[in-house]
This record gives sequence, C-alpha cells and structure tokens, in this order.
Amino acid sequence: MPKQVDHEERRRRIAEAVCALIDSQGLEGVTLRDVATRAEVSMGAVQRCFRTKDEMLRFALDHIGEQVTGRAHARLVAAPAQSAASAVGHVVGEVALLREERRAEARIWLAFLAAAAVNPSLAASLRSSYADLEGLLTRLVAEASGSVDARREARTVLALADGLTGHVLIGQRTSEEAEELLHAHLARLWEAG
Amino acid sequence: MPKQVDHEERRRRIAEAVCALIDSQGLEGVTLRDVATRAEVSMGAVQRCFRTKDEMLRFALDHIGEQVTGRAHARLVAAPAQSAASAVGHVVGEVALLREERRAEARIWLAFLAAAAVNPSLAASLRSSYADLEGLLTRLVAEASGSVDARREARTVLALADGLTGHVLIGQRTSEEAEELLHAHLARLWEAG
DNA sequence: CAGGTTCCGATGCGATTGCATCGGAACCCT
DNA sequence: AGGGTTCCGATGCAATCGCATCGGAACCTG
Repeated sequence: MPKQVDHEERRRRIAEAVCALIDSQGLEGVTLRDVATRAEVSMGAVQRCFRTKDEMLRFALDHIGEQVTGRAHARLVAAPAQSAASAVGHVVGEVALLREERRAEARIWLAFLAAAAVNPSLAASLRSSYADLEGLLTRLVAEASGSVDARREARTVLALADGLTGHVLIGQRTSEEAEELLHAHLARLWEAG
Repeated sequence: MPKQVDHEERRRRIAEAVCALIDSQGLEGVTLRDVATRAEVSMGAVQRCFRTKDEMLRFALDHIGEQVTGRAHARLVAAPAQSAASAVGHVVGEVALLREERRAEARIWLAFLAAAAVNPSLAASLRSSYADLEGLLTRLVAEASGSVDARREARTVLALADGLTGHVLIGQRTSEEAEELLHAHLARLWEAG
C-alpha cells in the first residue's frame, strides 16, 4: 500500500473552510480556489476529496448539521436540567443560533436553507437535521407537559427559533430581544399546558 | 427632448425577470444576460436602468418587499374582518408565504434574506419591509386583544411565519401543516390574552 | 532498495461573468 | 427638414469559474 492520507479528517478540514467562507461572503463567494487556500491544501487535494463542488457543499451541510444537532443532544446529557421544562429551554437555546458565538453558524445555516429551496439534494440533508431536532424537542416537550400536543409545540418552537435567527442576522432584532421572545413563548406554553 | 422611455416601467419589468430567475435557480443563477433575455430587453437596456448588478438586485428586493407589504395592507382594507382577531389571521396568512401560489415569492424572499446576512444594503431594505409588517401587525394585535403585549406578539408571529415558510420550502412541512401551526398559535394567543 | 501504487500541485482550458465602449437608430423641438 | 439629444444593441475585455490533465513526489510492500 502506498501513500495514505486520512481522507475523513481532510474532508472535515475542507468542510470547515467552506463554512468559514460562507460565513463571511455567503454561498456565492465559495470557490474551489478560496476553499483550498483557506483549508491550506492545494486545489488538487480538494478535487480528490470531492468529485464536484456540489458534493463538497453537501458534505459541508451535513457537517454543520451534525455539529448543531450533536450539540443539542450533548447539552441534554452534559448538564442535567432541574426540570424537563428547563431542559427544553436549554436545548432550544442551543438550536436557535442567536448568541454572538453562534452567529457564524446561523449565517451558514441560513445560506444552506436558501440554497435548499432550489436544490433538492441540499433540502434532503437539511430535512434530516430538522427531523432529528424535531424528534428531540418533541420528546422533551412531552416529558415537560403531558397535556399539550408535544409534536405540534416542538414544530412551532423550531420554526419560531428559525425565524428569529433570520431576523437577528439582518439586524431586525438583537439577540437579546429574540431570546426574550423565545423564552416568553415557552413560558406561555408551560402555563397553558 | 429626444427619445424618451418609461424607466420606472422598465425597471419593474426587469425586477420581475430577476425575481422569476431567483425563483427557479436561486440568487446565484441570476446573470445580467439571463435577466435581459427574460425581460425581453437587451443587456444594454438593463445596464442603462441599473448601473451595477447590485443596484438591480436591491431594486428587485424593494420591489418584492412592496408587493408583499402592499398585499398585507390591501387585505385589510378590501375585506373587512368580522373581528380584529380574524383580521390578524388574514394578514398573517398573507404575510406567511405558505400557499402554493406564494411559493415563488417565498423562495425569492428567502434568497434575499440569506444574501442580506452578508450584505448590509440588502439587509437595510429587508428591515424596512419587516418594520412595516411589524407595525401593521402590532396595531392589529393591540386592537384584537388589549391585555397582551401587542408588539411582542406581533414580532413572535412574524418570526414564526418566517420560520414556517422556510420549513415549507424545503419540504419539511406541508403548507397545510404550517398553516395549522400558525393558526393554533394565534388561537392560543386570543384565549390567553 | 527497487518496484509499484497512491496521491497531489501545477497548469491549461473552455465557458461564463460583470462591466465598458461606441456607432447608429429613434425621437423631439424648432 | 434638420440638428441635437437620448437611448440601446452589439461587441470586446479582463477576470474568474469549475473541472480535466499529468508528471513527479511520497510512501508502503516485498
């Protein structure tokens, strides 16, 4: 066996370069050359890892999807909440990419969302992440309040979080306002359920 | 005075061509040549109307923004609602671009939203439209239910509508499901307020 | 250490992009 | 009718794009 390279590691490194570029210039600003430069590899290496640009973008989307959903799951395990209701609050706070340190992810997510609207294969990847989050939230909401339709509430909260993320990104809301709106929604949910 | 042309009319025609292209191929698929072809004018004419591509896109965004906000206002005047609450329902139903016939506008809106995340001047245009809608909804909510924080609820509903629109676009929700979620949220709002 | 295999950096290519240019058509006023 | 002005279609251009190609470096095996 000749020269071997950890392809997965390299793919991840490239995916992160893609995300960094999307964050600063949007999806349109992502070119193979810039990606290669940012990832500190040659264009040839990028082309070896991904046959086409589209394949590279799909991988990057899956990458960031796993990152977000993974963190949501981790948040649940790491810090046991005092109540199921506060667990929902924590997870939603992790999913809604409102705070400054998640701003980059938010931009990336939104860019992919818009692209997915005209690109079925990206849409499929996104749906998979959303389905994961919806499942997680549904279980938590059900546990926190048996008397409401958990799936409905989970879907509503997920959409609300997404909408607020967009509004924060364009400066229509501050992240504090958005977080307040999100928590107010949850508070009403508990008192109603 | 020599040859005169209705510039505004031409700009609008071009803006609609831009929107049609965004709907089918996303923002990245918009080129001056395609726009000219779609609008059935020459590239020269496009360049005369807009000095740069960016200026053209800004105009198109304002165009579709006025279209959406205008329809929201019109919905209010045209069909007097039986109650302020149902007026909110009507306006929100108009703003959330869920139904099939609004799918194109939804894609366009989302494309601009994502672009605005990395383009301040687009973000400014979007904020202007959002501010309009928020004001309209706030007034209606206040009228429908005095006991709630109208501005907060208007902002929440607006974000929820936006989030649901995105989810419908990628096929994560059907428009019927989204509409049901939206109306369920409003229903709880009235009974709580 | 030799042979064979894997990998990749550099380079080239055709297509496409946004924008600049300009000669002449179209038009109004006198 | 003719001069002056506005407009635009055609064309050119430099830059950039994604992708294909390939010679040699890198490396494991025997």
